[in-house]
Parts: sequence; C-alpha cells; structure tokens
Amino acid sequence: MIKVLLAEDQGMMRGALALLLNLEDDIEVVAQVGHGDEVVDTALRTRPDVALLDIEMPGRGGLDSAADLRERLPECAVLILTTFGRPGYLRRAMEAGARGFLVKDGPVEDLADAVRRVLRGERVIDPALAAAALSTGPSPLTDRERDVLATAADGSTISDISARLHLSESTVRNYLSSAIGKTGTRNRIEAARLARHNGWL
Amino acid sequence: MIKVLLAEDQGMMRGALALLLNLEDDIEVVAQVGHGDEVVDTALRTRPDVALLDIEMPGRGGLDSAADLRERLPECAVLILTTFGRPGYLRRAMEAGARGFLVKDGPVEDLADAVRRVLRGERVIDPALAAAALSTGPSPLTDRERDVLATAADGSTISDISARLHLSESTVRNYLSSAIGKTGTRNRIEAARLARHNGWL
DNA sequence: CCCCGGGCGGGACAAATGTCCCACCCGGTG
DNA sequence: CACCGGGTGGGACATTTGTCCCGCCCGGGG
Repeated sequence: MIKVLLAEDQGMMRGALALLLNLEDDIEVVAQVGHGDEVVDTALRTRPDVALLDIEMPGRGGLDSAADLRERLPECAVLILTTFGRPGYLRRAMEAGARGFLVKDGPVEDLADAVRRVLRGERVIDPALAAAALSTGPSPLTDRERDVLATAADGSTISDISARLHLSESTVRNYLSSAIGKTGTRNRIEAARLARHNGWL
Repeated sequence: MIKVLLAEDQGMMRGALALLLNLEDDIEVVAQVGHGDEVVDTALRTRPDVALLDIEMPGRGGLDSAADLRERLPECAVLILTTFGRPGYLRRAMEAGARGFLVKDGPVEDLADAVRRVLRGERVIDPALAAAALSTGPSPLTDRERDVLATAADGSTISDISARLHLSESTVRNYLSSAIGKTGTRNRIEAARLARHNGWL
C-alpha cells in the first residue's frame, strides 16, 4: 500500500483528489493538509511514501515544503501538483529535489500513475514543460530585483516599496529599472507580469 | 436520476468532480466540457437537469454561458462553481439566472448536496458571500471605464490602450483617472486589482 | 424644454516613473 | 592584488501618468 500525503489548499480539489486516490486499491491517502505550514509536521507524524504538494498554498509554499521534506524526511518522494506550468516553478521544483511535476490540466488518470512512478524512482515530468523550462532559461533577476518587483506588483509606489524593504527611493528606482531592462519590458507592470508568468517571483 | 453537465477547464478538477458525482447513486454526469463555447451546444444535445459551470473558462465564460442557458434551455438549473468568491461574480450570476453559487474552497460533500437542492428549486448561496456581495455594492464603473481598466491591466501604456480601443489618448487618460477616483485607489494598478478582486472586470 | 449622465476629446499642470550617470562597500575569484 | 558582480545610494533628466479644467454630442427623464 502506497501511503500518500496530500497538500492542497482548495477544499473541493483536495477532497476530490483524496477520494480519487483512495479508489485505487494500492494507494491510501494517509493525511490531508490545506496549509503549507502543516506539511512537514504531518509528514513526520504519518510517514508517507509520497507527498503530493500544491505550489500555491497559504503559508509555506509547496516548493519550500519540498525542500524541507527533502531534508527532514528524505525517503519520502515529492510530487509537485500545480495549476501553472511555469518554467521557473519546474526549475525550482527540481532544485528542491522533487521527483515529479504534474500540472492540474492533464487527465485524472495521470495522477495515480504518477504516484506509482515516482515511488519506483522514476522522474515524472511533462516533456513539453521541460523543454519550455530549458528554453526560458533561469531567472535573470538578482534577489533584490525580485523582491522589489514582487513588492511593486500590487500597485505600490516607489516610496511604499522603499519603506517596506527599508531601502532608499533611489535604490528602488534603480532595481526596478534594471528589472525592466533585464526582462525586456517597458514598465514595472509588464516586468512583474512576465516574471510571474515565468515563475520567477 | 439527476443528469448533470459539468463545465470546467482544468482537466484534473473536471475528472475528479465527475468521478465524485458519479459515485452518488442519484446523480449521473451526462456530459463534460472543458471550453465555454461548448456549453450550450452540449446542453441542448444532452438535456441535463443541472449545469455545473466554472466561471474562469477559455471561450465564453461561465456567467455568459449561464445567461445563454437561461434562454435556450430554461428548464436546466444553473449552479456556478468557482475558485473566487468575488462579490461581482455572485451578483452577475444571480442576474444571469443562476440558482446556486458555490466556491471551490468548501468541502466536497457540499457539491452533490447543492446539486440536489438547486434541482428542488432552492437557491444555494453561501450566506457570508451574499453579505459580502451586498456590502460591496454594484460596480461603480461605467462600461468604458471597465474596458479601459481591463486593457490597462496587462501593463499597456496610454497609447497602447487608445490604439486598441480606438480612443484618443486624452479620453483614455480621463477614463483611467475617473476609474481610479471611483475605486478610491492611487493608480491604475491598484484600481485594476481592486476591480478584479471585486469581480468588476 | 431643460437637465443630467455618459461617451468623447483637448490642454495645462503636478507628480510619479524610468533612465543613465555617478559613487561607495563588500566578498569572491583569478 | 586587481577585478567583478551585487547591494546600496545620489542626482539630473525625459517621459509617462494622473488630475482638473474645459468643450461638444447625444438620449432619456422630469
């Protein structure tokens, strides 16, 4: 029996997936969590063979949780399940030691299959997605540029950002300008959108 | 046997929900579509008792499809199922003649229950959501303000917007300024975010 | 008939944004 | 040691954005 931990914040999705996996007679969902902060604790308690992690979760995200699990429970295979096949997400998932990366667009049948395959040690990745990730390349942004861009994304002004990040307004300007330049966009909004689309935030 | 049409673009979600509903012994999913444009045609062909519609779908969205169904197949009850409980969505859903409005956050058990209840003629709406929709009020934006704000949301400059909407730059400026004023925000980014959050776009 | 709101546009102005310089500090690397 | 990239800031400047006027046209309601 394959023991699975399911981490997904959307209740209906979580419940439906759990039900679906439990229908398989070699799979058992031993734990469900709806918040990123509960992943590691629950995993340590329930010792799953596979952790199925959503990326966009409140609290500690799926990618960070994956890295945590890698460290605290290395025998547990991590399978990322996400809405968005962003290149940067895939890259970070691999760096965090995930064994598989599944997008929610695909057919349900893929899911149980992917669980079995990561447990056998296989890597489960959509080839088209892998190609996209490689062709997009890694993020060109430095840490600070990423911070500033992420903070700017909600409509904050320069002075808002400088206050929140404890930087001078000049510095914020410079980082924004440089992020805009590196992303080849025309203003902070386009830059933030592109960075988000590529999974760089 | 309750015949259900399921419209949802995310493959895994659609499959899981269909499977879940089919487990109920008084419910049968007679059709599944992953694109808004197929809703009405499929409904006319399969004559479902209840249409379960996602709002964010490629092609014709769930709200527009709901209105279409109301007209073309009035005996079919519409149940909206959405990720975001935006006040404006709920308002528009009701105006489009939907009989229920469910958010995907809730427990799976709610789903089959909601299907049965809308079929009995009941209205299924989360009371907290209804209160939020009423307290938020209807959109203060005029049609043009909405168009301009929606076009501005992706980082377009004034001249981009004016070109795309066949308006002069002055007019675009004026609409943006007025939308910013009405939303009580400080710039187009905040205005667009607030409008989107409230389901006004 | 008058008024009002909405669509459309012009002009002038202030504020915010984006660009391109400059400078300094620091840690790592050849 | 010299160099380089990253983090941090300043200053000057052009462009864009946002605001507040103004005007015109139209249709609907009192």
